[in-house]
Amino acid sequence: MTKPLHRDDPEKDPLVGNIKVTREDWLNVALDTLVSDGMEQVKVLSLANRLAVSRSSFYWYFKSRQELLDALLDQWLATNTAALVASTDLPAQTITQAVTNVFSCFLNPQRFNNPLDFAIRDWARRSGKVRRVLDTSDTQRLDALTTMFVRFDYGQHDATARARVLYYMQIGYTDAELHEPLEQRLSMLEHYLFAFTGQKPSTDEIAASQADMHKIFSSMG
Amino acid sequence: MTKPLHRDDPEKDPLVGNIKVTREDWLNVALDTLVSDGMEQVKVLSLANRLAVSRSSFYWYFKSRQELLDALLDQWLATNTAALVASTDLPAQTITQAVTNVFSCFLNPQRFNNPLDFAIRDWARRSGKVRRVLDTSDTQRLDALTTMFVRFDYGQHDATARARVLYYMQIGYTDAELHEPLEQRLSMLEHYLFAFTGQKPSTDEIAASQADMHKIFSSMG
DNA sequence: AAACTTCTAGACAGAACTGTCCATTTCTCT
DNA sequence: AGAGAAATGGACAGTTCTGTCTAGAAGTTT
Repeated sequence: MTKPLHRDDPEKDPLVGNIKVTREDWLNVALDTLVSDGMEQVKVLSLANRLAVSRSSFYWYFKSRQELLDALLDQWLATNTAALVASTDLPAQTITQAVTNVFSCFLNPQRFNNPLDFAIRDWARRSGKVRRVLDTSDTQRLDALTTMFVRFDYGQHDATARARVLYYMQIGYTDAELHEPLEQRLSMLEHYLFAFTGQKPSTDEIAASQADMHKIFSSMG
Repeated sequence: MTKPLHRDDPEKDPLVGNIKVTREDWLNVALDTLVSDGMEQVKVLSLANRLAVSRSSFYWYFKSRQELLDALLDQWLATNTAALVASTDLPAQTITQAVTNVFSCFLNPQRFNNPLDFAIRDWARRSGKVRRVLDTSDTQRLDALTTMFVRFDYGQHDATARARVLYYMQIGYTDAELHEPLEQRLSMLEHYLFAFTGQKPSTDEIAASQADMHKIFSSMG
């Protein structure tokens, strides 16, 4: 699991009384399980085991398993879409630079949580409610990308098509989990940029874009 | 479920003896469940209920649930990838026409089963074995698409980039389940083709491409 | 220190699932 | 007709999950 449990986090107030975990701890472990194993594997028993806490204590914090799942959906709703939309609005001189900004967002796990996005997509295939929430988000994201292309003087239809190609390509790429080395991926960048924008990127732009990607990856380790 | 049970299918020999269902029936219902509800929902009990047959009879045809799941994976392996690879090899005068051929394949449920592909992708996120099988298929598909672009004189890198944009875009598009009206989708075709090929399609090519799509949809209802 | 609040553990009931065993049905072969 | 083969059904054991109920532990308030 990524975040430390509350009881292990020196930043937070120490737990007093008979308290072993917090509601937030349950949520963190649940989110981690959702991402790695899918929504169906988010089980009260497994979470309790991972927290080394009795299963029945869960029901102090949540009415039911369903309430936990709803909370997870809310958490997703408040993060990924906002980050992506923000990235389409970042200052950029050229469309190539703007597209690079969006790339950076997708590549940076601290801004856009790709595995979580897929866990939600899986889930949406089995729940009408989640499907509707996801559809709304997809529409927001595509609208933001379309607006970005329009800002750089693409026609409405062309902008819509390019927004979709960019967005869906990103989903598909991540979905296929192609684990290619960074260097190889960077060497393809020029061609991706051309395919997305329809304009040959300048040498400067390619270099700047590659530097951007490099920065993200070196800051991760 | 799509296919009728053996006992309800007038095409097939009537079942003799004490037989109510065949191994194929179990597989069909399982595949249908896999597609609509995901691999975790493929349960012997549910399948038996849908077949209106005792659960224990399952174990006459399959050693275990795992054997059934393995069979489902094999079935997928023998269909989707083959159809897509074949579509990249269809005769075409121009790259636009070739890309249209690939589009047609993806759009035609009788050639490429999209929901099944996603069910497999979901599954691959939870099983290393399935992940490896899927990776092999993805590589085969991308190689075939790259070869197609190379055949139309794209450079190796450019061809690889365009193969990926086309393939991943298709995955992402289907994943997002954007249910737009056919007419609207066809009106975007021109822009998609341009984004994918980097070349403006001629009016004739657009018309031919649209006619192709129309044919597929009208043959479905 | 007694009462109260907040959280946790363990026991229980009930549901759903997998896999095994064996008796039974129905057709085929001799 | 009787033996054998090909499925099927029902009972059983074992596991894993959800959710409830209640007693108890560890602080806080009065």
